[in-house]
Amino acid sequence: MYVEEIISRLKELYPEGYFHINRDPFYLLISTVLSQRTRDEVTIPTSQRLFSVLDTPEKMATADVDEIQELIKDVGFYKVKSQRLINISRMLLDEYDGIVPDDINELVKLPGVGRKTANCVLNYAFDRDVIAVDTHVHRISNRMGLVETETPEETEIELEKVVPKDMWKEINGLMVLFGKTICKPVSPKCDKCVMNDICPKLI
DNA sequence: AAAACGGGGGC
DNA sequence: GCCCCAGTTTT
Repeated sequence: MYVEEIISRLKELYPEGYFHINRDPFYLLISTVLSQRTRDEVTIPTSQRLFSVLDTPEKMATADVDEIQELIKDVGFYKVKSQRLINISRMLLDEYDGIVPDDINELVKLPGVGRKTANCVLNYAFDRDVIAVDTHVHRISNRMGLVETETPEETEIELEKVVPKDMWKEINGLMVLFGKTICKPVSPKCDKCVMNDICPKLI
């Protein structure tokens, strides 16, 4: 089947999958918020710097906005994100006993947490069968003809119909790696792509 | 549906 | 100097 062939080739290409420094739910939640619209060459060192000082909801909830701003000033939207990190931590303490919830409907109530971020936390921290759809997953799924959709939300729904459930949690990491290096938004490296005998863009 | 938020890195 | 980046919120 087409989708299984694509995933099989991606796994061969990236046998180690997507690298995560730390799968602790709180770390993953915060670092994923920091990663929004920001390259991970920037967010990984920034997340580590932040957590070297503030590594729990208790510490982050009572920190000064100015201190957090200074710690994360390299990532995009750092001012609004600084306040959101405090508000996320306060909400975790007030409503979830300081524990990151294992539930999409609760996660998206946190400020600055949308469906993509919530699904990444479920995917990587809780090992849940979800498909976290970012721009890479959205673009590649459409390019390769797995879906025909306009929005990431639509893509998530349609992918769930096409992809076997035991492959859901592999999709995100594999397509992000593929999308950053080969199947790029502009100037994709089709001449060096292992998909170029099955990709509808080239047939 | 579209605009706004935003510093850093690649070219 | 210009364009894009592991999105979310607001208008």
